[in-house]
Amino acid sequence: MVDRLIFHIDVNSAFVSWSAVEQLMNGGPDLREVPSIVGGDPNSRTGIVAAKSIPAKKYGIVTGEPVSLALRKCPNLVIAHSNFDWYVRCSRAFKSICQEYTPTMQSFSIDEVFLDMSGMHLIYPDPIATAYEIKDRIYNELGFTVNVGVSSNKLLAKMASDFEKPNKVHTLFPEEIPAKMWPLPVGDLFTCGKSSAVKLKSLNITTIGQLANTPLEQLALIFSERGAMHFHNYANGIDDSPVVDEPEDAKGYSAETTVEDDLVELEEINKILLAQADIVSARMRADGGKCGCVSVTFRNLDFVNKSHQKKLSEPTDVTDIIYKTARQLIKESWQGQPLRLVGLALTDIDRDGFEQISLFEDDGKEKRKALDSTLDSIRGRFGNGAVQRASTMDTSSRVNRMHRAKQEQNRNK
DNA sequence: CTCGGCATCCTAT
DNA sequence: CTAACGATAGGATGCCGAG
Repeated sequence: MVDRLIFHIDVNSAFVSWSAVEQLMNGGPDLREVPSIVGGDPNSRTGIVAAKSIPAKKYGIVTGEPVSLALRKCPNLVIAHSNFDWYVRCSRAFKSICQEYTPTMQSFSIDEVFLDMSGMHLIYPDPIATAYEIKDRIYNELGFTVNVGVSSNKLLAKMASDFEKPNKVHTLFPEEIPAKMWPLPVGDLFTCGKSSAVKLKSLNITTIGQLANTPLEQLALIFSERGAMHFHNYANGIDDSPVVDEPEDAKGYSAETTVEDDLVELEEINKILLAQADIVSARMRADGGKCGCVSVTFRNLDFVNKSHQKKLSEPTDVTDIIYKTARQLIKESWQGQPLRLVGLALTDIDRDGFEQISLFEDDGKEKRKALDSTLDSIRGRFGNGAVQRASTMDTSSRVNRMHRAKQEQNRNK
C-alpha cells in the first residue's frame, strides 16, 4: 500500500478558546491570557474542569478535576460560563474549513478531526505548507488556534498534534519516531491510560521507547495477547486504521444520573429510571433503532459500580417495555445500599431497513447525525444537563426539577 | 472445548 | 482539619455455564 498522508487537527483548549472569542467580541478580556477554566454544570457547585487555559495549566490544574480543587490550586482562577450553542457553532465553522481540503474527514470529537490527504499532492504539493494554511485560516477567520499533526497514519498524526501548543504544526513521520516519540512517558501514548501505565511500570517500562523495544512475549506477561500486540504496534507507530468519513451508527445509548441526595428508596430510583428510559429510548427511536438488551448500572458511596443486564425476547423501542425491564433489573440486583448514581443503557441495537434506504433518500440524515455527535460530545464533557434536544426537553426538565427540589430539601435541613 | 452471555474494567472526550 | 470525583460511548477481559 502506498504511504498515506494524514492530518490531525485539534483546537487548543477548545472551550476556553471559544469562550474567549465570544467574550472578546463583547469587549471582555482574553481568557486565554489568564489562568481560566470552563467548568462543569453551572447549576452545581460540584462541577469539574472541562477545559483550562495554558496559564491555568501552569498551576497544575488538570482536565477532569473538581472545580473546587482547581480553585485551591489557583485562587485567582477565572471560571468562564459556558455557552453550548456557541461551541456548536464554533465547531461547525472549524470543521467546515477543514472539510474544504479533503472529502475524507473524520470528526473525532467536537474539537478534533482527522483529514486523509493521501493522493492530494497535485492539489497540495507541499503538505506542511497546507497544514500551516489550514491552521492560519482558522485563526484568521474564526479567531482561535489549532494544532496540526502531520504523518502517515492517524495514531502518529494524533500524537504529533499533542506536541507543543498552541498554534503549531508538527510532523511525526515514522523516521522521526525515535527522536520525537520514544522519549515520552508511556502515559502519553494514545490509549495508554493510568492502569496500563502502572502495569508497564512493573516491567520497568516508563517511556514509549522502552515499550517499543520490549519483546511481545514480555508484554504478554501483563497484557492479553491482543493487548500486547496493540501496545507494541502503537509504540512503534504502527496503525492501519482508516479515516472514516461517515459517522457510524451508535452501538448503544445510555444515560446516568448522579444525585445530590443518596438514593435509599426503590421508588426514587425507579423515578430516575423512568426519566432515563424516556430520554434514551427517544434518542434511539430518532435513529431508527431498537435495542435487544437493557442494563442498569449503579454506584454506591464508595464509588463501586455494579451492573445488571437482560436480553429481551425481541428488540424494542417502546419506552414502557424498557422502563419495566429496568425496574425488574434494579429490583433483582440492588440490595438497599445507598446510591449516588443510577444509569440505564440500551445495547444490541437493531436498525430497521428503512433507515438504510433513507440514506439515499434523506439528504438530511448525515447532517443530523453529525449534529448528534456534536451534541453527544458536549454531553460527554458536561453531562446530561448541559444540552437538551427539543424532543427530550420535557423529560430532562423533569429530572432538573427533581434535582432542584432535592437541593431545596438539602438547604432546608 | 467453544461459544455466548454477563459483569467489570479501561480509555477517551 | 480535610476535603473532591460527570456523562457517554466503545471495546477488552475474564468467568461461567450450556451444548
